[in-house]
Amino acid sequence: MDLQSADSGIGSPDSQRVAKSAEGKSKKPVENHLNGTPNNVSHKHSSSGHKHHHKSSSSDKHKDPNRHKHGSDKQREHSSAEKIKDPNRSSSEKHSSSKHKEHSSRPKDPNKPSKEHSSKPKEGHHSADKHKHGSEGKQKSSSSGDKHKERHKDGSKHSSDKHKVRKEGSSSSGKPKSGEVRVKTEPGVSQTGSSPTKIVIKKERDGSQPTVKKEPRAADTDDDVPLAMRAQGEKRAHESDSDDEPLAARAEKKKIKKEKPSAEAVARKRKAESDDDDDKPIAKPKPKKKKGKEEKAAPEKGKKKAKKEEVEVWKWWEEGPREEGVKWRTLEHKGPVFAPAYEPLPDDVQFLYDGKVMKLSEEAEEVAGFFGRMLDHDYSTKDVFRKNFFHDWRKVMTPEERKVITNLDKCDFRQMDVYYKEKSEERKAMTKEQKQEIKKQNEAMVEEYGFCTIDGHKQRIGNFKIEPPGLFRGRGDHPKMGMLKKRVRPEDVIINCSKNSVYPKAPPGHKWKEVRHDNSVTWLASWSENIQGSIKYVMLNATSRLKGEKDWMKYETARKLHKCVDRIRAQYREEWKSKEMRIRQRAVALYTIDKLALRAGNEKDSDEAADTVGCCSLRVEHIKLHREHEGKEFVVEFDFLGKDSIRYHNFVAVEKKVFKNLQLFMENKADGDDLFDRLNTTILNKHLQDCMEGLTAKVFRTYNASNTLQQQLKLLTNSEDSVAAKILSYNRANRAVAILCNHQRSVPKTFEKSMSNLQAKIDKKKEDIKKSRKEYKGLKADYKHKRDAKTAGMLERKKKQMERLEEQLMKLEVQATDKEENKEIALGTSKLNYLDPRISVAWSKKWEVPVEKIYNKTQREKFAWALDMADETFEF
DNA sequence: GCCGAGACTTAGTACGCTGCGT
DNA sequence: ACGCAGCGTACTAAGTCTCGGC
Repeated sequence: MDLQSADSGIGSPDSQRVAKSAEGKSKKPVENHLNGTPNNVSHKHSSSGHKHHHKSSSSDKHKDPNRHKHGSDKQREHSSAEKIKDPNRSSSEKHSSSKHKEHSSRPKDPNKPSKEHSSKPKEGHHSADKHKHGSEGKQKSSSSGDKHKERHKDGSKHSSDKHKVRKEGSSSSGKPKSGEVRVKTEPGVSQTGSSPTKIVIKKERDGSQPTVKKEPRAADTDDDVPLAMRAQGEKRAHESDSDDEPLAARAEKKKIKKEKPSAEAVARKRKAESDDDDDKPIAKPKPKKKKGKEEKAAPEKGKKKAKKEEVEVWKWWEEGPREEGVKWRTLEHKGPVFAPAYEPLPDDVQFLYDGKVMKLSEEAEEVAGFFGRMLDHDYSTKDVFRKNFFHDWRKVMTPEERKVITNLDKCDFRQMDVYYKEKSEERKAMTKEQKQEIKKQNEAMVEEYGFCTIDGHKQRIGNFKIEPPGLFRGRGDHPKMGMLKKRVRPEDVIINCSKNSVYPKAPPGHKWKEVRHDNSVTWLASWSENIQGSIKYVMLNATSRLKGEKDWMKYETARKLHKCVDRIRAQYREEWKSKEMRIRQRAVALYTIDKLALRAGNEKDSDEAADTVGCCSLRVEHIKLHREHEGKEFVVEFDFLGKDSIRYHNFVAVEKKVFKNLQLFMENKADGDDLFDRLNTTILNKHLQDCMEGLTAKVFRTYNASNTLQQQLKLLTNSEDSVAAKILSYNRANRAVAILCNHQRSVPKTFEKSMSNLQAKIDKKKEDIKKSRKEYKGLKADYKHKRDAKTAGMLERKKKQMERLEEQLMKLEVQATDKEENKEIALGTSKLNYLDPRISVAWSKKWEVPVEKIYNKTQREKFAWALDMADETFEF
């Protein structure tokens, strides 16, 4: 089989990807140089184009009575068909197909108890469609109470649930609802095949591949055929030995061996790092605190600041593991800092309503100001934003104001806008002394509130300032954009600290909501936010032990996956042939998570947030199957909005079995239906947990990112290269990861300009070189005649100069390349969150590239543990 | 066993600061 | 000294995943 190909391929995006934000302007293709292949195919996708793909938005469906019909008919058909196919499905499962309420046309599984009935009809006032399914009607109500999602016993989603989850009005899929999606630019491009790693996809050799259409249930029939497992027993098998049994054979030859090395690795690791992998840090807390004073790496520049660098470094990573579940033993801090009180506008800054001056109450004025200062932002023109703002604004008005102000269009906030702009200008125009003064005050505030003492160590707090009030700026097509984010008062805040510490004092005249002493959590203060009703926390900075340790463990888990990933891959490949739909779906989903580094994709309520998806929540309209695309067979086109409404658009050549399975999953489904209707993140993660302790979907992202970096560094680094060239290689390796993870940024506003500046510099440098060369030649000729020492000296100097210029030119060119390639790729996210810093540290040591070139000061502080423990031999 | 709440990580952007070139 | 590009930081939204209560 194609085990090998699979293995080799995984982890590297062998695909064409066009990544862009929904709103997108077109991005330039990013080339993946890793393997020297242009990775991108330029695909321009305008947001509108994108939208077209998804014709039917969930909202449409909801609204269209026919859809229901359609759904039910389908359901019927589908069910019967499905029964044949998948006897194991429960009736409840049939609903799963559609998260939408109306289509619950999933096949039923006679063996499973139907849950439909259990679903509660909520909110009778919902539209008829929602109720269509009667009892199972799921209403998406925004109220939490209504949000039950129905789940199958096995946890899979009920169609209804999902339905509900998605908001009616929301656009389905990646199509950003009107306008809002993301401010990023368009599609980049993607690339084909450019994955850093080469992927060899083996095609099935069975020769005749029935066309998709022809092959009814291809999966069931052909691939599936006689799978070793019997439906019944299967489950158990999975649970118990799950992977192992069936895979045993395969595993044996391939991986088992691996376990061995892992042992040794473990040993090594243990030695080097105090924690072992398989273990959870349980041991007793060893209060051995070692304090080391260390001088931080000398800053490249500003040596004068060296003294500042001399900080006490607590090498927490040298301490033994601590008690599980206990995050701290003592914790003391001064509490959070609240946003400054509102300063009313001066009298000459007026608000006009319908052309007439109107003096607003303080509260209404403050909120009006929030809007006023956003006047030149896109947000202020969006209907949803305006509507939400106006609604919330009216809530804070006095009854009189409310009576008068009934139309946002008649409101004139321009004076406020001007006023705040002036203030901002003033701030910028302050004298150096004034700025110094402010800086000093800020530093004093950080000194006082920005640190806490935890287990006897002073540690920096990440966000000690409570978020100020303002208008909510959700990303993408967020239904709540523009809502008023209320001012947080001490009475809303819960403080967490040691019982016997000096408690933080609430501001005069106020008191805390609560002071608790919970050492099973890491936060120092929390409050609940009024927009989504979620909790916000004050937590430690990334340089702290609490964060650092967790980060380290994250990479250890990923390394552990590294050791058993072959086995897991072999297993899911085998499962593509399973008789059970849920197993196949799980296996295909896992494949995409592994190969494409997709996020898990929890369900979300579209009333509450933008309609974005991840792997498990993909819907039919998010993929297109191309039997052949640009010379490749079995290409799947992914096009959806992911986290932060960043568009993911990628053409991926997959194995035939995957392709066939996807066809099967899409059968009898319509846009808006779940692609993986028998799967959700809970099910997936439960399965992963069985495969490896501590394994969850996101570990694959970490693993594939780090692994890709390591491979690319090996591939790209050239020992003869200059430091600058090596750094370029590093950045390219980093970039390969960013592309894999789809980390985008909008093109910097000044990009074109700075690029042309750089180009001008390059041109000038070339000019200089030319000139210098000419002079050199002249001198040389001169020297031939004269043969005197003076000319010889000049000649020598000129030669040096030429060399210097050439080197400078080279640097500039490298810089330009790097910049261009990085135009719309954000390297920071992967560097900070996905790449095991020890890989970078080892690389920098091995190639003698100063680590400062790779990590800035903050990053070095965050990764102090890695800087300290990794040497050039570190292997991920 | 399900579900929501809670906790924590991951994410892109706005903006201020720094340092370089002029 | 000034202006500006680029970097770094602050900010906070949006994910993932766990856990506890019903």
